Amino acid sequence: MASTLDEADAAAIADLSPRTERGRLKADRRAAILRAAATLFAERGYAGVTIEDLGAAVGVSGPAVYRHFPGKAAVLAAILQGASRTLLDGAEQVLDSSPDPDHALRSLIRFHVDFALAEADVIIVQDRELEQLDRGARHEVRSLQRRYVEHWVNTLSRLRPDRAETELRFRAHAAFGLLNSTPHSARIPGRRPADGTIRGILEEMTWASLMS
Amino acid sequence: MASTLDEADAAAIADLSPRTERGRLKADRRAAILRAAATLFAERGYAGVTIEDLGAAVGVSGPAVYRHFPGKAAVLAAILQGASRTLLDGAEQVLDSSPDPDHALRSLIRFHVDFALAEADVIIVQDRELEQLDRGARHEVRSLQRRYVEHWVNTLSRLRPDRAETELRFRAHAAFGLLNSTPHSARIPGRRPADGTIRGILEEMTWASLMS
DNA sequence: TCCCGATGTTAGCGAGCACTCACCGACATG
DNA sequence: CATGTCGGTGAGTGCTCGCTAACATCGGGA
Repeated sequence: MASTLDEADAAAIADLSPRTERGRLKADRRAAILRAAATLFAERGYAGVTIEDLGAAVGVSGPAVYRHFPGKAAVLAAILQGASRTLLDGAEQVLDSSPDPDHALRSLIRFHVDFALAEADVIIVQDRELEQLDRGARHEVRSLQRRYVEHWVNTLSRLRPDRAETELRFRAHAAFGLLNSTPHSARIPGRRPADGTIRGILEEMTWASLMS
Repeated sequence: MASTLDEADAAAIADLSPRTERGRLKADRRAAILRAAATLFAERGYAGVTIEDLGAAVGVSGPAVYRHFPGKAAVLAAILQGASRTLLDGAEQVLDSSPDPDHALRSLIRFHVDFALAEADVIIVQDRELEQLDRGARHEVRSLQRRYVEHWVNTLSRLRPDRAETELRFRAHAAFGLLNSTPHSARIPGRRPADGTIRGILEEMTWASLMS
């Protein structure tokens, strides 16, 4: 908790140097807890999951989780920080390799669709449980998200310089609502198009809504 | 709890006949609790609000809430059932007075935008806390929502008979994600366009995404 | 006016849960 | 091989919170 900056950094460094057997196991377990937690939080909500559940999901029981995270809130923080980091890094990489704004926007959309479909649990938790974080972690996640949005706004601004940035920012948020709807409707077990088809429809709808 | 059908009906009937002073006060208080609960649930999540909070928000304290609702879950159920009822009734009224599919879809969009902007709290709770309901209430809300979606799908199907209903249903869900994004981004206190402008942009984006 | 039922209060119960503690076995390092 | 560290366990601990109980107050129909 607290600022969780040192915490996250230390963990990241630890993850990057698992030269010993013990260290590798620890890194694996930490990752397993995060994956399981994302699924459980998405299914039952942050408050509906106990520390006991978190441990049980990876085969240990209860207080063992505290060997990997200082508390329940830190697990949520790690999930949300990881997600917003991944999105931001991905967007910057996409923009670096885009020759023109048209290609950039298309790539941003494709990248976001891929992430939403691959990490549906994380998307749901990100939408839903941001305000459960303490001030420090919430600020950090929000800051990462804001930078991600600004990349979209800048790209849109180059395509439609006639429009106010305020409107483009609003449109970007609406587009995220559209893109992030898939994980939610996926939970409702209605019949739905094949995965490849979904990708195409989502990209088409998002482009049309942004450029309309 | 249980099926909450008799519960809701009895309350609705009670609300419709407040001929005595006491009855009027009771109806008012019930409504006040529901409004306050929607706001609080939207801000802190269902689990983050206590019965004490609910009472305090309307000037009574704690267990007095049990004079109006059999339990915390019943408050949430009343909010969600009310919302899905309102949406379904509104959609059917809109469709009854629409001469052609084009006008119908435009009116559906406008109606949904109005609801999302007017009842932002309820939209957030609806998106977020459906799975907190017990089986009976959840089934009822889902059934109402399904009928609402089918009105959209039928309207879309008349405009684009070339498309599979599965695809149209998926598109409708994505459009709801777009429309319901506004209450979420409204919580983030960024500068945003004036309310009238928002309406136009949302309608434009939704139409474009559905018909693209 | 009288009395019943409805609406409120405060006190308290019981369950659930995040988190701590004392301890244990195993792995890695000198 | 000895030893310190580390990841794990089971048994608690204290707090929060939904809900109930017992009692006060008051509006309104007879």
